Amino acid sequence: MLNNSHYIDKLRSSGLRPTKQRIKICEILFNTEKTFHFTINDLVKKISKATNDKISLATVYNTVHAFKKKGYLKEIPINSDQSYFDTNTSHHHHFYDENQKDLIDIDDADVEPVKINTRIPGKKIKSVEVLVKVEDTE
Amino acid sequence: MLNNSHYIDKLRSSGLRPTKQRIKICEILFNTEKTFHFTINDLVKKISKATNDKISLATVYNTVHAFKKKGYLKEIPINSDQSYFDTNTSHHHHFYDENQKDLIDIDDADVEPVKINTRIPGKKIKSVEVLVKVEDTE
DNA sequence: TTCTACATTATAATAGTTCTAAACTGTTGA
DNA sequence: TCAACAGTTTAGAACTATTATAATGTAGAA
Repeated sequence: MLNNSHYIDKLRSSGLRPTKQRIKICEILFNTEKTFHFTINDLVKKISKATNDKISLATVYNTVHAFKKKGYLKEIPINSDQSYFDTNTSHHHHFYDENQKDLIDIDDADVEPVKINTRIPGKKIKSVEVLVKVEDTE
Repeated sequence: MLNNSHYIDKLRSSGLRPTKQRIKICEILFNTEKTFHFTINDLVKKISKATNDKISLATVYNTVHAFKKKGYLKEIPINSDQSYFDTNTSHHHHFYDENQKDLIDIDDADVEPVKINTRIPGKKIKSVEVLVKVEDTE
């Protein structure tokens, strides 16, 4: 389990104890070639497919929040009844398909850098996120 | 009540019956010089300050959704436990102050038009929304 | 005025998320 | 190695925003 030891190091180095629940969630989130978007509910389903040892819902929430805080996940701002997370933490934006209720990455090369020519005194910009809502052409 | 007759026309012309609840909510949302952001909870508080006849929570939700559908309000995509609405329906973007949990309009003149150089086949762009998260400079 | 479709209402129901407090476990240091 | 402790997990309750329900009310048309 080379991958696991990698996750153990990753967790430990960021001050998170490498518990078996967190390692399992790392495997599910970060073992794939492609990054992806998910809701807590999606993740719970993936976990129950991937393992027989169930992980409690509270732990899934705790872990996702911990990973987000450490920068291993990003939350995508979108009006929805549930939160969407992204395993792609590099800078990029999203399409949101309102018919399919589907989020799609926009390659950062396809978006001209967004220039904001104003600032709020005493504040610094933390992130600039673009959400492009699309719908079916009729 | 010149203003009220204006709202009555507005509602009627968009196919919404001008009920006293809707007219009251129009007064609260659209009688001000400046546009503003609000949550349902904010609006409920404003209503109870402005009138003695209480409006039921369900009606507040129904009305806000109806107004949004008619284009009198915009919903702001942001990760929050509640939905934020904007009485400014013109094209513009937002700062979100993560310390103060406060939304601030960005004058559209201060944002270079966002160019998206890719499309999804069969879909057309409905909106492009930029959310600039800011935090205190330390 | 009367009728009908649309609105409002109180309340229940739902769903996502957070809280709680007890049990468990990784890590540290003797 | 092992005790002790702090961090973690857990089941389930609690919480909160929102939506559904079904009865009552009301605007507008005939």
